[in-house]
Amino acid sequence: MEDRKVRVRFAPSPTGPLHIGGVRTALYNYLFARQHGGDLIFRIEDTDSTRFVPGAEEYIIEAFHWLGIKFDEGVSFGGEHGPYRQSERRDIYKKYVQQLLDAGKAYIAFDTPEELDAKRKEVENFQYDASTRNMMRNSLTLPSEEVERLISEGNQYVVRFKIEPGEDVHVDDLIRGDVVINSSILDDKVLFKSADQLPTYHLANIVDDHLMEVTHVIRGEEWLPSAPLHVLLYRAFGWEDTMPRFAHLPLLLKPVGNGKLSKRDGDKLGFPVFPLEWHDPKTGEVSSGYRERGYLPQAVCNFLALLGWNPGNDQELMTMDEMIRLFDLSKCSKNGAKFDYVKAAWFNHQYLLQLPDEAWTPEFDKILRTEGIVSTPEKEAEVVRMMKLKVIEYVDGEGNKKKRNVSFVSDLWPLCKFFFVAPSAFDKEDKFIRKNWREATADEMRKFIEVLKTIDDFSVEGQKAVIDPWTEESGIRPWNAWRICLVGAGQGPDMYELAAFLGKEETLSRMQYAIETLG
RNA sequence: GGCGCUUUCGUCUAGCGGCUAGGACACAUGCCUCUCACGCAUGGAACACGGGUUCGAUUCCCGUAGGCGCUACCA
Repeated sequence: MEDRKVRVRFAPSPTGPLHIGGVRTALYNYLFARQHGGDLIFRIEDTDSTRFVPGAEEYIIEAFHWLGIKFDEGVSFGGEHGPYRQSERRDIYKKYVQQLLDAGKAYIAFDTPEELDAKRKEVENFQYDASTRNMMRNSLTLPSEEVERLISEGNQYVVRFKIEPGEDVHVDDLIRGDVVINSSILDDKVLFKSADQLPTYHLANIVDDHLMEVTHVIRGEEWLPSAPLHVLLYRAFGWEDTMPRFAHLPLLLKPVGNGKLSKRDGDKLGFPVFPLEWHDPKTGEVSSGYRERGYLPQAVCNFLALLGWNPGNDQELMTMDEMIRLFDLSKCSKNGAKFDYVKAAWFNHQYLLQLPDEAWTPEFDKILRTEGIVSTPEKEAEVVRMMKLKVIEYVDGEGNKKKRNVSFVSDLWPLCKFFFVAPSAFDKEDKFIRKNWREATADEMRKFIEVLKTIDDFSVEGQKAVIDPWTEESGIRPWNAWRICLVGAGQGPDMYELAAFLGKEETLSRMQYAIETLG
């Protein structure tokens, strides 16, 4: 058992875009598999035919590709244990359901959903289990000829797991330790539906994990209550000796208020809850994605990894390789983590600053194109260089304007517009302009223009050689007013650099315009 | 309601019987400076509550309260 090769899986349902919590679960599985030199399997759990959403499967695959989470086998990746789409494994499940039926560990039930609903209304806290199954219409209460007849007449039925009551079932969880649940509180779970000839999650999950030789099940905490059921299922099949180890991860919670993270929270607070942008095929609704928002995949992985796990020291910035080396299920926290999207932005900021200039350029190029700016690669590279460490963004907070670091390349345009477009209007109420454009300023700028006109070499060095002595001599400190002329506000790079970028002609023309407009 | 999981600064967390309870995000202040930012420095800020166990509990046990999850012919 201990010498089995580590094999883990991520098995989403194709019911929509991949939730960010699912991404974290997949990431942990990936880190775990890599660390142990094992395999990561990608399985599609599409046993609920009514909830299938076209495009979801492709979306999920693309999302992992973007994130850099690689699978070793599974849907679209190949492998020896296929098929990896549960809807294509009907015959396999049927065989195992029959095995349980033959062993008397499961039974056939004919109660319709309507009958069950009625029962639930009639009896408070009704549960289909050892205490009630004798009152229901199933193969335990009906004569076998009657059962045969109902089936042959085409009546729909389900197969239920026959749970023996009164036993303490232990789940040895890698994160939570020994978890005990008494089998009496478990209901006789539906394992198979005749309507679509498909199993439910519980049965398919156990059969597939066994057949695919999965050694560790790392999944969300929402599965913890049904883990004892799964243990019982392994036992019923006689697979207890190769039963995977379980690890139930804490959930991702809303940033504010109570409850688990949902798509609504993202809409309300303005952050994505999906890795990629998603276009709902039914409603046409578009949900934003981390990729489109300007996040770097490494930043997303790094941030997500730390939501529920940490290496036990103060290190927060980690490459994927470092995370693979340091990851440890026993260091995962047990309680749910509120999703801190502000810190997510900080992570992205960190990765953005580390990024070489060339990597910024394609993104930046896109912005310029949408703004209709015609430029040259050299000029763009120059702007990226100047902007990289100097970007800020003013976003609307609740009520007041609030300053924030730029964390996304896509937010850059309002902050670097002046490189390409001359200021056309000046906000006289602006604090910076009020403070730095006084009565004497226009005259000073006129004098400054005369000085600039004498400069032939308009490079940074060339400007300094002339301007520095002049400021010394005249006592005029032109920079802030000059900034108003060229930028229109109190932001931007070093003035000499900016002037050099714009060139002598453009610099002088902007100054002329500002003097005329501001007076 | 029942069952299970969980509880350290506003948030993510370190801590695995004895610590001035550490870090990061956010916030505030200062420094740097031709602006904004970056960077650097400093600061405020937490062991849910009540019982035990112990020489000693943030740490172990039991309650209470709060939070979360499950309770489908969904996963």
